[in-house]
Amino acid sequence: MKKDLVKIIEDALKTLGIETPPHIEIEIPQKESFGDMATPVAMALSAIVKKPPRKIAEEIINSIKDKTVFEKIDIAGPGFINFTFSKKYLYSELKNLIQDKSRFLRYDIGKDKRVQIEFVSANPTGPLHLGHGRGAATGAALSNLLEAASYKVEREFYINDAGKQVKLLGLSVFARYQQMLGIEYPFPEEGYRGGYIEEIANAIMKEEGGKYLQKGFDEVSDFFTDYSYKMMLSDIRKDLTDFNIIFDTWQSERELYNKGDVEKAIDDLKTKGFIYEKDGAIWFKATSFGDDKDRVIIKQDGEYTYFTSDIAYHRQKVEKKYDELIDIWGADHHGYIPRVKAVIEALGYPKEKLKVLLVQMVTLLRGGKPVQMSKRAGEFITLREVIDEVGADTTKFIFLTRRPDSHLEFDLEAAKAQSSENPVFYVQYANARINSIFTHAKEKDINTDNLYDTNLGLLSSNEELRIVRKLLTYPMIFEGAVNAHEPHRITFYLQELSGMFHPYYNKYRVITEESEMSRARLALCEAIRIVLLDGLEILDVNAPEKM
RNA sequence: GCGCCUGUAGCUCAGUAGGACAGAGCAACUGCCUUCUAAGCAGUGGGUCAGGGGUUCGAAUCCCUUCAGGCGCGCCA
Repeated sequence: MKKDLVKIIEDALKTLGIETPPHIEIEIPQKESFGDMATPVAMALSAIVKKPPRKIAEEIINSIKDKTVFEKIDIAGPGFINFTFSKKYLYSELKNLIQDKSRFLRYDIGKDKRVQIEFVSANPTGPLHLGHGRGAATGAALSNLLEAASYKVEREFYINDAGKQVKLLGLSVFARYQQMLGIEYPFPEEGYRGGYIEEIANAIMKEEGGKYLQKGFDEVSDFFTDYSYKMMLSDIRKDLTDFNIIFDTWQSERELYNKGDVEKAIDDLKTKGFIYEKDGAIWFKATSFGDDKDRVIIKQDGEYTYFTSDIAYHRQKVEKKYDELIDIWGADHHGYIPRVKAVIEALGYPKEKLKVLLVQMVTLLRGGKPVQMSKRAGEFITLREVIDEVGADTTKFIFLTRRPDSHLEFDLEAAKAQSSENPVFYVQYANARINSIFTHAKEKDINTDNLYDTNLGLLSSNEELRIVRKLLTYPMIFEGAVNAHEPHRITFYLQELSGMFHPYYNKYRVITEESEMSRARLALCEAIRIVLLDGLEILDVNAPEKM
């Protein structure tokens, strides 16, 4: 629909001899009385052509050769051109939608470009919390969205299984283990204190018994560390699976060390001249690429920093020939962006190659009061607990009805209390009702095949035409969401579409004695279902047939 | 002190590359189930878009500034 219109306007401008602007803006007017689509292009051109906007608008309209797809074209306000499509055009577009949804629903925006999206990447030192859930929902939806727009998407989870934190996890488990055997082993100051530490210690006890009693941690640290983080990681995988989030690749940080990638990365930067020594440490010259400080990559004690393996990690990403790299991080890591981008530039790639999408913090509330969470004391609500309490679909939908950069207040009580009036159910319910209509149609022996081949012209009520128009704007919403990397636009659209279906359902009966009318309305329902299912699939939200 | 994000209806949030009288859901109040699922529908009220300047034909949207909240400024990860 939009493509057709853009073409028409371009042609008109060509006839007028006006140079076509790079982006012809088409918008869906807020008011339905302003027509189906509008363009402010005449106003934008006013300064260039040096004519009043309304005059230009008039000329554009006069230069449109074929006006049959329009019912009317108006000039409004300061110089908007408002287009109202003819019913005939709307019906033919609706028919296309039902007949060939795969072609109609979306544009080939990605053109098979390769994109890697890295998200969640939680340290395997504890269970996933709500913030990870938000990153997971956002990353999965963005991946699906881009994939639907014919990008080749790879979803990656980066496992921080090297370094101090996992070792500390191992030590925490070791300490609990010793304590369980009655030894007064000092618990590490910064250790992990959650209940899951005991669970791991228990698991070890069950499998290995007390054979590590009285051993020094140094002797058994590899065993405890590996056992602990692997168990954590498998919990994380399970949580993600239950949250319906799938990853294509799991990249291990250890592997980067073991394969020598970290050293290679350092050598590479050294050759390029961005490495130097100072105060007994080795530094990367991040300031040469806009970071405020140079960054240590090998400490005085000879250990690498977290950043060092991240250099290797991003080097590997950049060299894998993706057309686009997207990292989804919690907003608390925003200060980290300049140094990673500095690495990319230092390696000789444009820093635009990497896009970092920040997902803002989630505040967990219960009945309007903040839930105290202290990582230190091991008191925090996990993603699993939230899913168990309010459901995966509801949780995801709440995440996806917000912009990623808005701070999110997640109220457990509200999410639960609203469960019967929650927006996600509203959308799912629309789909369930449509399924129910189709079941009913079968009982009445109404043919539900080839619904595109019906007299769609019978869909002439205001409600029906509004729905048709809404359906036809879906590709535009989709395109906007893809380009902006904003899956939440789909969420809002689905709510609006459902908000048109339910009143319609209430006012009109689809299955009646008039079989031709019944089939026309079934066709409309089918179109709504197609779009709802498409949107829900992108959001990774289930669409139950019955509710 | 510096940097990033946010401030829109009582609450939670949208507002599409500045555009047409500011939107939705919840909550509140009033009605609607012998007819395809009432997790639904119909109706009512509710806003100096944090404050102040500026740019523009036009600003919730861009710039400056003040205030408020969150987050970050390690040889931690």
